[in-house]
Amino acid sequence: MPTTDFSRPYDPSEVEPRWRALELGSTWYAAHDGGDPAQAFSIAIPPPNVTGSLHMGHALMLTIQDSIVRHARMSGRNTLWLPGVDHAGIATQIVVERELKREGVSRHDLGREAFIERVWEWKARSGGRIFEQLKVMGSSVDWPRAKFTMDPDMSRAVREAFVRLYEQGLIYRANRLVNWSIKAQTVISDLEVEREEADPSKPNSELFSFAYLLADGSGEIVVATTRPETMVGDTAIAVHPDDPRYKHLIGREVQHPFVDRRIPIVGDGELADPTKGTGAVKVTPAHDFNDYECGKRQGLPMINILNLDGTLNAEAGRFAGMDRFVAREAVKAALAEAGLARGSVPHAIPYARCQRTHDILEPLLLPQWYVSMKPLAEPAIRAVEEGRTVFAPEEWTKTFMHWMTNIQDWCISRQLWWGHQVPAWYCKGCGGTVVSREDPTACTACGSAAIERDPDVLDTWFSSALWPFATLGWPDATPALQTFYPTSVMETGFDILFFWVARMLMMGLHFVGDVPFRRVLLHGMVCDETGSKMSKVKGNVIDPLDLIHGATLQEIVAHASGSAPFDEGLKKFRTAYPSVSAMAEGFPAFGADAVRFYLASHPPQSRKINLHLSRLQGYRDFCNKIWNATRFALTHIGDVGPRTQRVAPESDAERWILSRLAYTIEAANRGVAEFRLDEATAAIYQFFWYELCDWFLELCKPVFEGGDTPAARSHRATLAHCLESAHRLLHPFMPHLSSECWSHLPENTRLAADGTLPETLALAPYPGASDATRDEPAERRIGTLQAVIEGARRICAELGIRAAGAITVIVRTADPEARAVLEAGEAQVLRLVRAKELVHAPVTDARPSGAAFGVAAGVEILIPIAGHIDAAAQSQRLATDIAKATKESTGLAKRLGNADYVSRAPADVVAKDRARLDELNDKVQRLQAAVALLGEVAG
RNA sequence: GCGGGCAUAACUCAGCGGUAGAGUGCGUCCUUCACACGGACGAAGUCGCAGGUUCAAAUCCUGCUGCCCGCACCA
Repeated sequence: MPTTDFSRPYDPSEVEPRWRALELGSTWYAAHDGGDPAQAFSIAIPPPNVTGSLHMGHALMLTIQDSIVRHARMSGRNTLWLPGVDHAGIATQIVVERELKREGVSRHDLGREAFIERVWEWKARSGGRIFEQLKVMGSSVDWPRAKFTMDPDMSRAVREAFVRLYEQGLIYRANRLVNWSIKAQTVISDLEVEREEADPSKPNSELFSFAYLLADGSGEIVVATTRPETMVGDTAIAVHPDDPRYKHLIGREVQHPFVDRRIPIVGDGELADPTKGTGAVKVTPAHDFNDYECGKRQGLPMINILNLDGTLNAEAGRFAGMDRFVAREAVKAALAEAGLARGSVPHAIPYARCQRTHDILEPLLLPQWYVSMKPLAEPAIRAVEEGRTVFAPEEWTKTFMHWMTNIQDWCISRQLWWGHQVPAWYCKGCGGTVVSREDPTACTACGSAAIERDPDVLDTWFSSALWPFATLGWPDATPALQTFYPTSVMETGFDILFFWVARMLMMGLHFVGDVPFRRVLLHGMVCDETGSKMSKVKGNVIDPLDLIHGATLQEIVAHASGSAPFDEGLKKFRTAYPSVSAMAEGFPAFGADAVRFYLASHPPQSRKINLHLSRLQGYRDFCNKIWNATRFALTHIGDVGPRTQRVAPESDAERWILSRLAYTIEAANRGVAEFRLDEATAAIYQFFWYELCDWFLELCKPVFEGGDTPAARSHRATLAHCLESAHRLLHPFMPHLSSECWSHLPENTRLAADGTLPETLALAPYPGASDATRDEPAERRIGTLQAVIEGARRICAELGIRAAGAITVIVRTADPEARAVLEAGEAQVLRLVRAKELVHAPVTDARPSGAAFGVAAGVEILIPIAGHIDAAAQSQRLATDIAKATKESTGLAKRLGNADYVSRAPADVVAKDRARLDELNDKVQRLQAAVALLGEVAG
């Protein structure tokens, strides 16, 4: 058993690493293949990039998943949380190329094979970082099953999937216009295109107009463009067929000024918009998506003018060899020189950029591999319609459906070296294509040995789409696949709903014949305090490890804004986190548990989680509270008997706390089941702090001080049980702290129902209905006790009565139950009000003058303070109380006076109102009597 | 342009038919023997605006206003 000096305050940096080490040396989180699949529970982790390091988004995802997973495990499910990383094609290649650049070589100097070897080397060296960081969060994954998308078995699955889809005609190669990233030197899919917002008030470009001369010299036609350099690839000018300005020109030709080409004027109602520009538009089918469609409609030639490096090719004539942006200026100058320029105006356009490199994409005509999506989408749509996969929050269903029904074919080939190489070979002999599970040595069609493999690799998302089943051994029908597929839950950020979730769903249905997951939980994005997305540019990035371990201001700012100067970074940081004024010393070590509890406390429908450090601090305080309450309780519960021998609770206080526990258990289980971790954590927080600590512990104190009585023994057993249950409730959210505290509890309290001692809290049963029962009468009686204590405290606070331990509290009530409660709880009342004596007086007695007065739960509370009473203050607070009660009772009376209400509203609602009205009237009457008495004294 | 979401206390957010809740913050008090990363008490909200449905609306419906996010946006 771990030991510690149990010092205060709670120090997560001492406890958490110790538990991490214990977990890693254990087999606690090992799932077993086989058994009843209905008892299995599994989540496939969304694999982070090997290149990545932990960010707040990961922390959120790990928190949610681990909480759900630990809850399932404690609930007796055969639980698998399978970890892994993906190879992140572009990102990884960029990282390694950057490293090579520092050594003065390029990947082309190295050659493909050596480069790939180099990436593996890099992966062996730095690829494990993200796993280490996962461990810091307390993630209870099954480490021996960890997968990497480039592992041999995973690669085999990818190849199998590709070949099958090809054989089924669902993968094909086509020469189409694609998005080319010059910086990344690869094609990307349409989903990876990032569109800048075009703000007309902030032009980011210019609209340049120039004239084409009609070939017969009879005039000119003016077109406008934001990309003048593309005019060397123009193969038509389109006008609207109904446009009176140009109608007559359709069918005629213009002479290209720079290349030897005549181009036609065509009528195209889809492309040309008479209200835009001059109404005439140049058509460059090989370099613009709209023009491409027009080109296909009109049967225009498609002339590629670009090299892959962004320079213009031979088709560009005198502009050949120039970079696209250099050529743009050159073309403009040349047009001006030729007298064809017709002016320019500032213009705002939505640049299409590469999501990863952010360079402006070039539409380019290139042969690529595609997956035909429509046939795959249909079963997925049906699965969601039929509820075989359910989204949470459910609003995402609509978004999902909208995208799925308008789905486009997926371009899956990438011009990279790092990744799964396309298993296609082209025959130089017959021109055929061989797609094969095994590397072929000859063309299957003509037998020629002159075959060459397609150099491209597959989109990383293609392998990710196979993740939930490939990680379980597919294409083999392994025991793991049979036990854990379909997985129970897919939990990830809503931003990759299309990239990943939709594609997994389609592939799972297609290859395994069932959905890959039963439920999908989509979480939001962690933002800074002001709601801005975290980015180094904004200087508002917070490294979760800094929150967990603590960090100096220098470290925080360095992580927030990268390489920016400290002062500048600090300024940005303070802007992003305005409430953090006392940040001069940096972050304290909040600990992983506090970070987790904080992240879990947000409802899933929040699209943004604004990082509020003060709230995080509140949860660190909560950790400290748990620690100290446990420490204190342990001094009293050291010798409790086994839970199975626990006698029935002796007092209302015990029945009350057990009832509250029962309610909390219900709320916690419901919260997890419904993916409302915010409700589960709130219920546990409420129970532990306000009910267990503020009330029950305090109610216990006078009992414990009375020596080893039967009452004390009973209270000790109840306290032990509640505390032990509370740690079990807490465990999915705060694994380290709860495990540590639980390990210190007496063995007897930790025994499972069958009498055995669980090896650790993570393997103990999650609290359920058998752990505590609701007790409404006890709740009502303790409610009375609390109301009287609070009423007395309020009188003292408001009248400034400070005589600690010296006051007498007189209570008067005609209600026998209330009287019994107060008699039984006398010691508690005295302690919690800090009074020296509690006197029960008959309601029929004349009220003593010179006593502070209040009414709570139908009980009159009198605190005699003759000679010290501040008549003005007393009278004022009585007046306030009367006003408050009268206002409420007037409203109630009015409503009860409404015949429609009384006849139509449910009887219990009306009865409740009547009772409340009676209580209020009674209260007002008593308060008024007190005012009268005050008047007598004053007069 | 199409679709979706959000507007509740100073801040961050719950509640989604029975006359407002939490955390933080704020004010007053407390060196009470688990915890000042604590305790007690308190102040604080026309629940975006305007209509409608209902005995009853922050909660359901319609419209408006203001933010946010997808998709499509070409010269």
